Amino acid sequence: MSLKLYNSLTSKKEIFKSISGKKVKTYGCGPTVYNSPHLGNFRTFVFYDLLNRVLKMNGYKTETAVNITDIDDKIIDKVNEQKTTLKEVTSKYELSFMELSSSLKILPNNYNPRATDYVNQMIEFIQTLIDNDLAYEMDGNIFFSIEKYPHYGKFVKINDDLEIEDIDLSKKNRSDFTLWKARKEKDGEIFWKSQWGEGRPGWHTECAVMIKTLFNGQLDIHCGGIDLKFPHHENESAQIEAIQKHNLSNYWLHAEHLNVDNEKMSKSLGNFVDVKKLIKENGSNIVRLFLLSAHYRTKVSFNQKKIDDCKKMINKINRFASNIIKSDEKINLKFSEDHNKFIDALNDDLNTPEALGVFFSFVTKMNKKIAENSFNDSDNIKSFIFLKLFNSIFDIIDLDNLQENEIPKEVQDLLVSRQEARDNKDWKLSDNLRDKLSEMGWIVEDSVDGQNLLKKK
RNA sequence: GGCGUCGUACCCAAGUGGUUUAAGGGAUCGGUUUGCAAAACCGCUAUUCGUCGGUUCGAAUCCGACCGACGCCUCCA
Repeated sequence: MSLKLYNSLTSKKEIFKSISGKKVKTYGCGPTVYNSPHLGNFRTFVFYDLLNRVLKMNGYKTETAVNITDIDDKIIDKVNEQKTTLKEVTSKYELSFMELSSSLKILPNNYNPRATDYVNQMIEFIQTLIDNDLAYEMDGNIFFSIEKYPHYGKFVKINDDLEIEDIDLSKKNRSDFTLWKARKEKDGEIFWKSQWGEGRPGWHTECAVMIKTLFNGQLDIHCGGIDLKFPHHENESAQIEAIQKHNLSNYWLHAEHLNVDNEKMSKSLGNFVDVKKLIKENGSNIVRLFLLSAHYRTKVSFNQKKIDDCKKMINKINRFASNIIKSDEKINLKFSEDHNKFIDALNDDLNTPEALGVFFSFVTKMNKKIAENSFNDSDNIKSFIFLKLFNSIFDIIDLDNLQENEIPKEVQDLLVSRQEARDNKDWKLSDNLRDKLSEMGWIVEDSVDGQNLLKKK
């Protein structure tokens, strides 16, 4: 099955066609670095990573960018509040974003452009818009004029019956948006010089110009959180498509929100979950699985019960994986029907819950064979391939250490003693030794074949 | 007010016209196995998909109304 993606431009699933062969260019709107990103933010960032991984699975060579918004009102507020510098604030939270991304196993992007590194290009770009009569100046601010751009409204139906009630006289049209903001007193030292005076670029222009510079204004896929669809993405594409002949992006993908108690998780509501803390308490694999266990276009509520459920799921996978012997990867890399079902699910608009279902059905099928003692070499290879395939997307199990080959001497000795106790039917000693091993971080289970040792994860 | 998304078992969550008398995970209960425990396996748990109508040979899936939740329209992943 070929890759299908839900395109916000058409509100339909479409077969993905790249602009040039096996190369795909993607851009995702990244964090505004005035604070550490919360779990809701990371739902979106993990979604970008999912897309990247699924594209790779389909043999595409991806060129990805996730920007760092380091010019923004909230950052300026923080700078004033803490009486510090812009760089001081932004570098701190940029680092936090990068560290958390990496601990959640988000594959590195090709670019993480910072708005501050593209201000000259932004000024140039805004001037081009003015020269083409698409933008106008008012009190040192530059606005994009939507009247001059007939295609405005690709994401949202615009109702134009409200202009009478609009008292804001600082711009011509209610929907005109800022390309350049004139310097205000509270901006302090945060400003850039331009032909229109001191000021700074507007958010929509930042993204547009970074895409223009890095990708020549042409993307295969543009992603973002659902809240950015309008007006951010509308404005971003309007200004750039007003002066270039081709689309800014052929596909636009939007991730739904993470809710807490039925409300959007946000910093302003104060209901956000601290990712760092959550990872520390549960491990990054569980957090990753939680974020991937619902489809990216559905609303998800956060609660501890779901995290606990994910923990159990991972335990189940790890237990299964501990039965699998690593195979030579070069032989027999053929996918069977089970593998293909998994791939098909992901190719159907990144349907991770369905893919998980396929994977767990396979696990149960193989566990049954193991229980019945009919699990053979071919099943092992199949399982190993599936684990590898599964991990290439979900990335939540440690495949390099399928078997614990380094068992400490102390643990080995205890196992020997326990076996002796068991041979003597000394159940009390056997149980004591089991408790002792448990305290040391090892789970021992008895089966017909003897003791099985598992390291606690 | 305008635009949009969603409502599936005890909880989570796929499915969006017939292969589904609804995947998968968690939970409960019962069973197999076991000295015990754990794990694993098997079985039970939605004749039903917010409600009411309509279209159709056939609908959870399409259409309409209503109820409920959420989001965007101002910064926001």
